[in-house]
Amino acid sequence: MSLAFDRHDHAACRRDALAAAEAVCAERGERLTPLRRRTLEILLESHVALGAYDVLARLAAEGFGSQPPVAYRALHFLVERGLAHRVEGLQAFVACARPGAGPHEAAFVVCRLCRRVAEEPAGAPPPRPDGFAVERRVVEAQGLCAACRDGAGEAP
Amino acid sequence: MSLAFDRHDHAACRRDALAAAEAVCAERGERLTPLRRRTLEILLESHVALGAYDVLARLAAEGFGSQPPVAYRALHFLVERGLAHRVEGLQAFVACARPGAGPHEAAFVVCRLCRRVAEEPAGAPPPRPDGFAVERRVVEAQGLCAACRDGAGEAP
DNA sequence: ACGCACTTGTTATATCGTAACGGTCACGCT
DNA sequence: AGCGTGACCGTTACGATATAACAAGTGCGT
Ligand SMILES: [Zn+2]
Ligand SMILES: [Zn+2]
Ligand SMILES: [Zn+2]
Ligand SMILES: [Zn+2]
Repeated sequence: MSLAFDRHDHAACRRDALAAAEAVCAERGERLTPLRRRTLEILLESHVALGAYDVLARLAAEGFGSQPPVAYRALHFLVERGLAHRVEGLQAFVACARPGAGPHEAAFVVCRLCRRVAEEPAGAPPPRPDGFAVERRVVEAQGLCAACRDGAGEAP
Repeated sequence: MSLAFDRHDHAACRRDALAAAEAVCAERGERLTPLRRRTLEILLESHVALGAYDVLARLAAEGFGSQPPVAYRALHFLVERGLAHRVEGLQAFVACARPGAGPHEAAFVVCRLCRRVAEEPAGAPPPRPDGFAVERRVVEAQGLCAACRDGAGEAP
């Protein structure tokens, strides 16, 4: 079952993710400030990946700063703590769908049309190093979700 | 053995890749024009990933056009035919290290310092939700190569 | 010669991301 | 109270990556 493309209790997604965020920050003595919390809430509205400038526009409309670093800083904060992920293939950000795991890697299934992103537990450890120190993995499958193949670009 | 990080006969890399490019184009009735060929040769100078603007600067210095579409079009041509790959994690391009395979997917091991890229055969297909039509996979491992861990940023 | 597909070039603009600096506020210390 | 200090947030300014739209040249079959 992949949250992004199946019916599910999304209110629970939001609730759990926010609770996990509070927990992660508390545990590490860091602050989930209003800006950071609101940024996470915006990402959590759906499983659709948002560009940094989309997030920024939302933040600015709510009285936060209107310049790029405002959004990027909050997004980086979330990404570093595993509360959100950057989807390289879209140059966009999604809320983490498996909160409470601490910083972690994951594989993503990404619809290039509706930009919904399903997060799967990171697959098999990809390529073999050889004296190579792997720091980060990017595993993404891009394509069309069932809804976008049928109805051509459903609302997420 | 991964070409990018081990000693090897790189002249053979270049030679084979160019021969493969000729073959692929001939077979498909397409033209490996001077611009496209030179673009491939530039990528083939090493296993280092180059940004589109790096390639563009090289092309411009040799009398080709100096505007971004010149480089992007040639790069897209090569990527679509599997003669080069885009490394998402770097937003950059490398020549394909396994020419003669036709268009294909691959996994990459990428040094974030020297930007060398080793191409491995694509790993196991990642999991996907029901009804999802995968069109493209991105599998990359980023980190530091042996040389960059020791000597801090060797020349590629 | 003519039409046509393709290639290359241009201008202009969109999109994504960061460096650098200043202001504010909370907190701990003297 | 007065004073660092550090985290956070805001700004300006810029850099890097990518595409849209259009014009002009090339090669080729008819
Ligand atoms: Zn959900
Ligand atoms: Zn979709
Ligand atoms: Zn080589
Ligand atoms: Zn390296």
